[in-house]
Amino acid sequence: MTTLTAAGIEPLFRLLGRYMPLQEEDRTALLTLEAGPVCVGDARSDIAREGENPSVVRLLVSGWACRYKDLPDGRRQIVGFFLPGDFCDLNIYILKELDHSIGALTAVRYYEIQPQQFQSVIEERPQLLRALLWHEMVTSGIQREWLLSIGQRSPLERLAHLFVELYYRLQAVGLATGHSFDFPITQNHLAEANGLSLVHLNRTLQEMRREGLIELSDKQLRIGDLDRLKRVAMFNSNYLHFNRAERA
Amino acid sequence: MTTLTAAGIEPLFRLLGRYMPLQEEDRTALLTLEAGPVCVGDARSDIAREGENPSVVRLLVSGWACRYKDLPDGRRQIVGFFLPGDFCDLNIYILKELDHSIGALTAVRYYEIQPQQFQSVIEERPQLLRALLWHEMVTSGIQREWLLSIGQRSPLERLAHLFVELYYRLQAVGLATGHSFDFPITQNHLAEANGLSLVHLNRTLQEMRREGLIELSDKQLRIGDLDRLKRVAMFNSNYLHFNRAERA
DNA sequence: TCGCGCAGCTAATGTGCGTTAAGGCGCGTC
DNA sequence: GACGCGCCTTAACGCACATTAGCTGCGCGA
Repeated sequence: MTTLTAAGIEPLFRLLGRYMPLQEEDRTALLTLEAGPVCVGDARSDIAREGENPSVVRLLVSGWACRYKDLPDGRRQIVGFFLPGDFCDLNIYILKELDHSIGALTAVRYYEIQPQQFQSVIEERPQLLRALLWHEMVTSGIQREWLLSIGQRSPLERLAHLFVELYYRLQAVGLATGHSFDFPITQNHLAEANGLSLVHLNRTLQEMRREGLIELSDKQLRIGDLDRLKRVAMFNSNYLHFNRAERA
Repeated sequence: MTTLTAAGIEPLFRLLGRYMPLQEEDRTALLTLEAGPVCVGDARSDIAREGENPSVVRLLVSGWACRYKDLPDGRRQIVGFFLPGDFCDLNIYILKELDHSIGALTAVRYYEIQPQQFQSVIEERPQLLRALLWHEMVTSGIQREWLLSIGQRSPLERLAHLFVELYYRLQAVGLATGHSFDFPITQNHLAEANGLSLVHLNRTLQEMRREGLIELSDKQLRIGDLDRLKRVAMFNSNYLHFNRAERA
């Protein structure tokens, strides 16, 4: 067992810092968490399956993953994206069994941490417990916003909203500096996340391109006019609860 | 300020008991929570609005309420139902601002409890903190299941799924003993929860009646053949995490 | 008594979306 | 070099939905 590395927790530390002020001591406390060597996973591989009883908390270091649920006949819904810095399943701390699966969308690297490892860290730095709970609540809030999107927004509005959300989340962990950033997932993933058929998703993307709302090619997304995109999406960032250091 | 009443916390106590074994001491600890007099609200009134910073945790005693989100142009999505025994916003313990609204669907009665009231209770009975967190996680799991429903299930499957879910949840708090139970909300509410137009919701209900899946009239829902309804809905109860004392 | 709002229900119409099918490009592998 | 496969793209077709409209019945307040 080795402990985490400074580079490995950098996205996590940035993310938690968006929720509340953190001290240097918080960072060093996180660094004492013991984890095995970094795990790697291929795109399209499962990290965990519904029904399992995982004994480790996974911290995504690089690559994108998702939570998804599927039906017996094969229909599949992505219910959330994991970006670098996200814990994949903090809730195994409380619940006993996974009610959803976790899949890698790209090649991924992640740490596996034993739950009891958190014990001493959060006793020493109670702010960290608060930040982690905050993150869980935000995740829940994102799910609510997705319900609003899938239930009420049109496909174009829905996609626009998702792009803005991912832009803010990537920005929070330092993976989107300008208005152009890595966007490594496929149209199929976007379709599964938005409850659309692949064909219609593609149609909608074309329309967004025609309208000049986005450029998307070679796994790069470019948002020309963020304000316009937000207006189209009826985007209100309150649900992300980035209360501190709000940036445009 | 008076404390809660035994009758008032009965649904809550039953609910938490579905998650983990509770002692009589847990019940008495809950009874020491101070709350104002029972608040009452009319159907169609708002209990809290998005953007507010509520300073109280609300415990629903009777009636149904919902979480909802709306768009600037008036479109509205119900993202969850509150039944008696549910805390409406435990997460204000962590987050500062509501990212959704809470509305009464029927006449309701609820307690308002100051967050700091919980402090001594959970210090005395740590199991209760665990049970409350469990409940929050289950709520999040229900949202994921709704995403799967709205994204992938057909309107009929979706409605069937919702009916089964509500049946189990009502049963957990002692409000559904047989296969027939109070179902006080309107078709409009069902439409808003399922991302359907009112007209199409009505069509789908008619179809379910024709198929003999349910009977619904005079605010009473009757499920003739639960197993068949579950099969139609592709219902898997794992996401409710009622791990203890599973009943058919 | 009359109106008025709310809830349930149904019919007519059109379109937004899923489905099916097929072609292209780039990549890795035998 | 030929093949297969993942991914993106477009076209044709039809249906499952939303939209609009209008009916009934009931409870309630003026």
